[in-house]
Amino acid sequence: MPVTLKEIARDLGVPIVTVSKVLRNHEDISRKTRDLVLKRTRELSYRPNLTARSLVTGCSSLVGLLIPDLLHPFFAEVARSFAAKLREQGLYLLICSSEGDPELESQQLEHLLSRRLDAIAVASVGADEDDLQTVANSGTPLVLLDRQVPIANAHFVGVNDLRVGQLATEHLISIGCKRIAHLRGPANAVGEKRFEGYKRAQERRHPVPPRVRYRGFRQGHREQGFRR
Amino acid sequence: MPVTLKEIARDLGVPIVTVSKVLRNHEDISRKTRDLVLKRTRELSYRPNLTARSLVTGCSSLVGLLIPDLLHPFFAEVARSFAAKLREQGLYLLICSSEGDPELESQQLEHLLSRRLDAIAVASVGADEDDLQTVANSGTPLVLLDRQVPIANAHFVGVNDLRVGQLATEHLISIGCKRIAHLRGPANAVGEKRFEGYKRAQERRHPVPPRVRYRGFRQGHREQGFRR
DNA sequence: CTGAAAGCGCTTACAG
DNA sequence: CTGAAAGCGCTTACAG
Repeated sequence: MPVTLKEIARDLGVPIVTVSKVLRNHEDISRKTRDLVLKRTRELSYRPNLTARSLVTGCSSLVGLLIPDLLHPFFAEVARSFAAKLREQGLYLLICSSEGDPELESQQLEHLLSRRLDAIAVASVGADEDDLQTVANSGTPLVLLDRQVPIANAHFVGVNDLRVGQLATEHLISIGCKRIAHLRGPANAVGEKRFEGYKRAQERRHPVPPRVRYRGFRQGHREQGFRR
Repeated sequence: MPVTLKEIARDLGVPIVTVSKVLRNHEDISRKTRDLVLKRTRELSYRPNLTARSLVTGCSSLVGLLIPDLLHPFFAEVARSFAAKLREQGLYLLICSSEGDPELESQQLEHLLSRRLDAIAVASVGADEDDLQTVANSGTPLVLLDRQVPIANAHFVGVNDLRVGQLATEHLISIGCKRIAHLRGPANAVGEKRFEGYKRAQERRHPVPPRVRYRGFRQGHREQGFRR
């Protein structure tokens, strides 16, 4: 149903490749041919078939993003700014939510791999490390967001949680707080690092105060996987 | 880099089409060949190239969703449940956010069209009606979410706002409220309909009480476009 | 049940 | 500057 290069080429009596070149702003086309082609593509409101283009170029202009929950403001914010940055490069986001379900997460990663995406980003998930390694091995660039996992060949973008804990504690010290407690969430790397920062700041005080530490969530908490 | 049907076929000395059939559970393949193929695809952890499949079948298994803002809980909720329903059918969501920018919105729709999606859903946007009509004309099924616009050939899923206004008002009446006001948002169809419902419920009372109506947002409010 | 042929819509070399 | 050829990885008919 949609218009193809072939039809435009036939209409104009030129080879397909010429039309293709015009549309990708190739230099080596005469001004006359160029104008003719552009006119016709406009008349028919031609839209290149990105699927076909992907197949031959090997680039889908699509980046996968796997997050545990779209409704969680943190991940929604990540998705939003990620999409905005990618858009500047002509890339689009294929967002998958795992709903916190490890089984689903594996499936989604398999699916993303089948789509031959330009890259796959995985945000802070209780993702199976083998699954992540599979992605990294597939040749599709893998970016880990927020939660660092030891995967060969993966990139990482996240928060310096140690620094965060330290800054927060130093702030409290600077405004005159004396007895400072560390109230934390589940037992994951995020909490560990922030606690490290808390300790570091506390240990610089004279005399060093006792550590006070509370845990907000049980370790086995259902939502542990995607609470920061 | 990734494994292809061709390689598997070559390894096994069978034609490509046989491998393809096995993977799609075609009946007319001998048990022996079938097992051989499955074994080899597993060994190589073959993943079908969905781009290639899309090109030939004409189905991308991808549905576009255009929303004004991912961070708005209403649209995040829409995206989430939509994705969940689609997943049951083996469909995936390509989410685009227009950031409330009409220009960007046009571009995104053009892009979605180029991807030859199986369907495009547009949620409650100040979308240009011409753009929407373009989508509808393209042959890609169009679904309007939440906000109804008179587009030929478009489907619509949304809230019965008149009924909502009526139900809310009737509830207040039933618990004994006497003087009931209608406090509303911007001057769009949603508010109008709810006000209709409010009126309808009020007019059934004896004696009919006076209407009391407040507007929460100025008509020209920046966010009018995507506040319900 | 097996297999050779054609084609999806495009792009990448490479020859004139 | 123009154009014929090959191919991306797969599936759909259709002949044996």
